[in-house]
This record gives sequence, structure tokens and C-alpha cells, in this order.
Amino acid sequence: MPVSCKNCPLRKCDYFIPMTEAELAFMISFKTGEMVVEPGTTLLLEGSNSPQLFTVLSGMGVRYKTLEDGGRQVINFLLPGDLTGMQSAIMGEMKHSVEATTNMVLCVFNRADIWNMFKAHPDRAYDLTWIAAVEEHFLGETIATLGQRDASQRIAWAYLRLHRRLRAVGLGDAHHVPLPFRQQDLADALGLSLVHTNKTIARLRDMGLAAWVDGKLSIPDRAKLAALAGVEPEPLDRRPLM
Amino acid sequence: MPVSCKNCPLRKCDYFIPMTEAELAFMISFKTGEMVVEPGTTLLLEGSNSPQLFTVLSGMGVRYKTLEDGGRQVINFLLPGDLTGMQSAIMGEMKHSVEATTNMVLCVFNRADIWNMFKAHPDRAYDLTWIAAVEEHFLGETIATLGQRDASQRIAWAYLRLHRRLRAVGLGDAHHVPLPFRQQDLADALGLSLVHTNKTIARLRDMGLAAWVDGKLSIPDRAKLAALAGVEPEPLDRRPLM
DNA sequence: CGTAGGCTTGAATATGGTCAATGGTTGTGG
DNA sequence: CCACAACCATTGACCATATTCAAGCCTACG
Repeated sequence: MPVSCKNCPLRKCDYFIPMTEAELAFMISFKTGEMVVEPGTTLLLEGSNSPQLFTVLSGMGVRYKTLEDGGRQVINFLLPGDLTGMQSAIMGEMKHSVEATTNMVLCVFNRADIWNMFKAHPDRAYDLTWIAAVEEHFLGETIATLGQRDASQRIAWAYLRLHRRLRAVGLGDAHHVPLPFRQQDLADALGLSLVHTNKTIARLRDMGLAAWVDGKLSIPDRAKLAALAGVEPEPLDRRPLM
Repeated sequence: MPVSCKNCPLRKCDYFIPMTEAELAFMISFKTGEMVVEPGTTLLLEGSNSPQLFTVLSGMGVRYKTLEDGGRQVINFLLPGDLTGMQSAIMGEMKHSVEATTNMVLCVFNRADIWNMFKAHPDRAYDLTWIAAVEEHFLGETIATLGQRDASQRIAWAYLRLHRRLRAVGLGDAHHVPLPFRQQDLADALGLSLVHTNKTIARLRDMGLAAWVDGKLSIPDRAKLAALAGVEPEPLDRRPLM
């Protein structure tokens, strides 16, 4: 049985800006159902025109593009609280694919209801745009990382980003977070080969900066890792939940 | 004297989805003025909270991030018809800087009027989100390019993208478009060193695939260049103009 | 138990980076 | 009008980071 938005566990996270009663009421009507998928399921396919959007309730996945020459680029990781399918909803076509890595539970919304949201619930429409702006920000950071940082820095940056984001939705504890991806996924996200990714992961582990073992990531000292990555300890801005 | 949106030359471009009369009327009131800047002017500064957004009427610029270690990553190029400043408007802080490369003329909007737009003009709010989705799409393409393509492919990809986009707003002719950036700008956009960028540009020129000389880019045969870049001749989707 | 998927490791290679220097053009001041 | 500085494009030599190729290993699972 689906969880009502009223009892949505994500709403309890400080990471998300609280909803008003009116917003909550709207979300309950906006949510048309729940979808449960297994690892490997393709949620959205590049080039398709899905009638639905999803918010991740639990589980993780990847968004990726397949290149003409067969390569795969992971655009980013899909984590609890993330909304996906906006491109299809607004532009009429997905520009990347989305696949489940673990078992996932997703809230399902209808694309057809979006326009009604803009007319009748401008506050939620505003939040939708806010989410898009946050996404744009993250993609810009990714571009800067792929363009300017070497392998150790890229991996350190990804670790920090994922760790913080997962903690923000209450996963893991102070030092360990679940990270159920393959090394190949991280390699494809960072534009590195699997071999080099593997060796760099090992180096970070040997240096005691970060260990990603058995699907769990531990970072003993964020500051040290951040120093290696060359990133400021940027705070994680709160954002709306949709 | 500022041009009225009524006579805005950009509106004539097929690239942009036509406005309704109501939308046009709103835009005329939404636009608070025009700004003219010289090359080198910083329009928006990373970390700042600008009260304004801009649409480029003419001229070009770059959006970039400065890294802790001094590097610069150009996120993308700012071309006529582009809207910038949304991050600041929605999230309250710019996550990158924006600088004019040439002389520019910009339409100025007030951040404070955005919320009113969501309440009173849902069609325009929807278009704003649409623009954000298009931006997200382009950034995703950039990530795929930085992550998966080698130097020649990156430059070929950037050439094709800029060429098509500039043609879409009526600049240049079938084979030549103005491209007033420095090689360093392109290098910073593609995550390559200046030296390697220079040599790769020369190689493409020697192969007769694309010549960027004296601030003008010419592509004799888009199909050939696209083959080298490893990209499909993806059509340029129309989008709203704000 | 045998196969498949993912992780690990070593060796050879290459793509691209760094360093260094030259030349062309423009703008400025003597 | 010339000298000089600043900026950008260009080129060569050398070096390093990361890729590719090729095995071996471990665990889960049928």
C-alpha cells in the first residue's frame, strides 16, 4: 500500500523545505501512485516521451546517456528525494535514460497534471523550477570536475558529494553511507576508465582518506578529503521536495 | 533607447516559439530596462545574489566557475536569446560567474517580479521552467562530451553546437558564423590545455573540416564534422524566448 | 562445481599537459 | 613615428596521467 504524502519519510529530512498544508494537500492529489522496480529496470528511456514523472522514495539509480560510439556517460546518480522525468514532461522527450541500480520505490506523477499545477498551484510550480535550478547547479559542478580535476580529485569530489547527499536524506551514519553502485558506474560518471578508477579508489583507501568497500563508503575525515579534492566545504542548500 | 519587446529582433527567429499577444504584453511590463556592457564586464558574480536576470539581445559572453586551485571552467557560452541569472533569482545565489566577451545588450528583469509571474502568468512560468529544462539538457550533453570524447571530438562537437545555435538566431551565413572567443575560452570550456586546443584546432583546419580564423568559424560540411565528433545530426528543438 | 559479474593488478602505450620560446597585432606613451 | 608592453596564436620538446590489453581472483548463484 502506498505511503501518503502525509507520512512521507522524506518530508522529515531537514534537507527539504517544509511544505505548507496547502502544498501537502495538493501533493496528495498530484501523486497518482507508486511504482516498485527491481535492479536493472529502465525507468525512462532516452528519446522516449514518458507520460510520467517520478520522485524517488527509496533506492538508487543512475541517469545516463549512451553515445554513438557505444560509450556510456552517467550524468548523475538518482537518490532518494530526486525528481526525474521533467525533461520529458516539459520538452516532450527524454534526453537521457534512467535505470534502477537497487530496488526502488517511486512516487508517480502524471505529466498531464503539470500544467494544472502551474495554473492552480504557483507555489509548487515555483518549487519545480527551483528544483530545476538546483539540478543545473549540480550539473555545472560536474562539468567543472570533469574539465579541471584529475582522477583522485574527481573521485574525492564524488565521494564527498554522495556522502553528504545521502546523509541529508538520513541514510548511513556519521561515517558510513550505503553506496550500492559498481566501480564501472563511478568510472562512467567521472569520465575515467574502470582500471584507473579502481587503482585510484585503492590509493585513496591506502591513504586512509576514504574507503568504499562492500557497497559502503566511509570517510574518516571530510576535511582531509576535501583538501585533496580541492573543494571548499560548501554547505548543502536546502531545497523543495516534490 | 531600448527596443520594445514588440519589435524584438529575436522574436523573428524560428528557433523561438512565438509568444501570444498576452505573453507579449506581459513581457513588455516585465522588462525593466536594457543594459549595455563592454567586453570584460562581469554581469553576475559567483556567490552573489543579484536582484536581476538578463536575456541577451546581442553580443556574447561566457559563464564560468573559478576553482579553488585557480583553474577556470567555462560552463557554456552565452549567446543571443539566452537567459541568465535564474540561479540567483530562484536559489538566492549565483553558482557561477557571467562575463561579457563582446559588447553586449541585455534585457533586464527584476527578480522580485518572478513570483508575480508564477501567480499571474502561468504560461510564462511554464516557459521559464522549459528554458531551465533545455539548459539542463545542454549541460548533460556537455558532461557526456567532457567525459567520453577526445580532444578532436570535443572541439568538433563544440563547433557544431555553436554554429547551429548561432545560425538559429540569424548570425552568420550558411558556412560562416562569428565566434569572437579566444582559444583559451574554448580550452576552458572543453577541459583541454591551451596548447593542445591550439594544435587540435590546427589539425581540424588542415583536414579541411572546420576553420576558426579571425573570430569566424566556417564548417564546409557539417556531416563530415559530425562524423568525426561522433554525434548524430540532432535537430535543434525550438524553445521559448523570455 | 562451473559460470558470470565484478574487483584487482601489471605492463605497454598514447593522449594530452607542461615548459619554453617565437611571432604577429594592437594600443600607448615618449 | 618609433619603442615597448600586452595579449593572443603558434610551435617544439619533454613528461605524466590515464587508457588499453591481459590476466588472475573472489563471490554469488544456478
